Amino acid sequence: VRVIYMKKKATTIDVARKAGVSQTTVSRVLNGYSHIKEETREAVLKAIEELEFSPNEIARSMVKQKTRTIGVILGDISNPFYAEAANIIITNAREKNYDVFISDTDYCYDAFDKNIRTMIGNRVDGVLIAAIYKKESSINELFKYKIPVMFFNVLPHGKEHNYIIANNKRGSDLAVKHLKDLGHTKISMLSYPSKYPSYYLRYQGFLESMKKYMLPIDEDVLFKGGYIYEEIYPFVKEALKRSDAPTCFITTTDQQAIAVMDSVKKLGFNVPKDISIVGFGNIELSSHPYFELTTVSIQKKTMVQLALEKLILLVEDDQQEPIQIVLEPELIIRKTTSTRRKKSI
Amino acid sequence: VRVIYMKKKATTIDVARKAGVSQTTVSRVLNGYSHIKEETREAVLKAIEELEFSPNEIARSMVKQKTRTIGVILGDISNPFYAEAANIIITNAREKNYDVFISDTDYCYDAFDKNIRTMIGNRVDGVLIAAIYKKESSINELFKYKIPVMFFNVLPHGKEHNYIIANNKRGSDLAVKHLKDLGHTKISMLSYPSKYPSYYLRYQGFLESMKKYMLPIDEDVLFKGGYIYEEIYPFVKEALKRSDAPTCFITTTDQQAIAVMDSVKKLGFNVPKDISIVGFGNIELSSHPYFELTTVSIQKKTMVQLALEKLILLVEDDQQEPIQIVLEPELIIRKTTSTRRKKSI
DNA sequence: CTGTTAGCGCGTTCAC
DNA sequence: GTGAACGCGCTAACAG
Repeated sequence: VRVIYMKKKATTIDVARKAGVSQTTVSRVLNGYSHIKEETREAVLKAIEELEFSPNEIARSMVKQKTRTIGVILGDISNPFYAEAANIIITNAREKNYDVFISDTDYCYDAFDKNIRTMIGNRVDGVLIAAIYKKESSINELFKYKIPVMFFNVLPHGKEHNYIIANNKRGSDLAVKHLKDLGHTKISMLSYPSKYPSYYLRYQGFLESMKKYMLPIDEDVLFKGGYIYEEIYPFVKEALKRSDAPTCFITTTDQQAIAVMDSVKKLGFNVPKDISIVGFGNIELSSHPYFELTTVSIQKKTMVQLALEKLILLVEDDQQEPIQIVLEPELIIRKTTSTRRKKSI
Repeated sequence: VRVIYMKKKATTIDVARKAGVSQTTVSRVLNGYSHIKEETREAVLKAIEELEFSPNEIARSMVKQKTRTIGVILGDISNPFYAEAANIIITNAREKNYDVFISDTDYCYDAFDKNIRTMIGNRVDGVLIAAIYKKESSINELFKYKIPVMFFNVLPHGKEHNYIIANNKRGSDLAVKHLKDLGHTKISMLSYPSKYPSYYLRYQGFLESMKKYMLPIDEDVLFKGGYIYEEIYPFVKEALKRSDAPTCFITTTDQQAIAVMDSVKKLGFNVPKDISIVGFGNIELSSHPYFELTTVSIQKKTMVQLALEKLILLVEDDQQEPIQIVLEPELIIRKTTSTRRKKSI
């Protein structure tokens, strides 16, 4: 194959020369300016075609001082929650003619910090954030530069932020009430309070609801950890060995619920006949025929779509009231919960 | 909260004025140029700090004619394969100081086309592609603009492309050989030839290996479809009803394998005692304690890392030979395969 | 070691 | 309707 040295990318000036007009006119055609004689417009269009001209968005961004790019900061894009969020954002942004600049922090503060700086450097028009860290200093950088920021799924400390989150406490309440209504009284909770503020709220909500319904909170069947099978199995085993074993489990995430289900089955119990399980999050996997998990949905799709939509509003109209939305969760009843069995296990 | 009108973002000129030097000097400090008097450097650094200056990457890209941005085109970022790929790319690119511009096509040609144009418009330095479509015209646009392109996991038609793919046929061979060595002779294949070229090759590889090992290919237990449980269950049911029922299944994707496993178990058989199953892809889920799937790994991580690395090479050194790498797959033996049981089912 | 000058490619006055 | 001139913020010659 011969190496063909291609001409450099054509510019508006090249197009102008070819069409025999000024560069300004080319720009006007490109931007759909109306008062142009039909024949000059056609000449310009023809030259654009022939030169394979593609407008340089970099230059355009520079002069317009707008990039039509939204930055998105996620925890870890290989986590299904964030991946689905990314998908929704990319699709919706494309419709509104915005580009999306995604970065994941891999739960590491340095990366988070670097991402923020990259976004500032690249002059994104706005930033969507779904992962925050204790040291939030670099978020302040965004505010310094007056870049609109919208949080979703996480609630930062300051009260003047824009955010869309789920009512996590209410979600736990739905789960507890559902189990109570099915006749369960001994409920085990798998919490994960240290991971994110939202997880902490699920835990808090659980405690509050248990009190509200006057159900006993048994510290011995309260798990505080992660979602790794190797941690969860021993906990479940111990819990079910007890004379006053729980008849059901509430978890902080669907991943935990799946691990619980696996453990329960491995220990020879039937779900939901012997043991009921309620997850939290309604990840895609939870509806898999293998699991059919009863779980609390946090309306992820609505949340993400709304977050993008509102951010674009902030970007395009700077004078806006802070946007603060709390979405109500919903209980998705599938096949892992049933009425409490009579005899204890 | 009072509305504070912030000064506009500082530029190198503002920094220069504040530090009492020329704008060029500021630029030199920014770029780590060496021959600068220590005290002027410090003065500049101080001014940068005080003005909260952040270099405008847009302007920098414009003059350097490089964006240090790699475009990535994926099928659907909420698919775990692509999500994991995205994660690897973002992480590795960050180390090399490149930004990543991700777009997913949602398997839709128009979106693919639009993504390519966006990438060209934004003047990415190179493009990584893991999803292609029959009408590839827009890929040619990239070539016109001399933008280096690296394919991974998919093999486009032209022979002069750069690509890194897995040896899919060899993967099927590993699966067939493994089952043959365990004593199986009646093997059912769940293919999905129409989806991607790589899936077609897995199917082809299966046929070739069966011939090579002189095993009978039974068209009646050859599934050609998707990975939806509702399609797979009836197939498995029919297959296992037969007098000469297969004793094992090979699938094109792990998702299919999981659906098969579920079906087999629902039909009252034990995996792997009664029926063996081999997946393809080694997605994260396949190692889940619930599944423990024996599967063919296509070395995704190596593939993705190498793709990025080689693309950056192409970007930074234009004169390069085409890069064409075929990775050898590996059989991951977990818990869904065992020796063929004696009595037929 | 540092400053001057000239663009990078485009949109935007302001004239005509 | 159209064009000339300017500037967005920065790097890259070329002087000194």
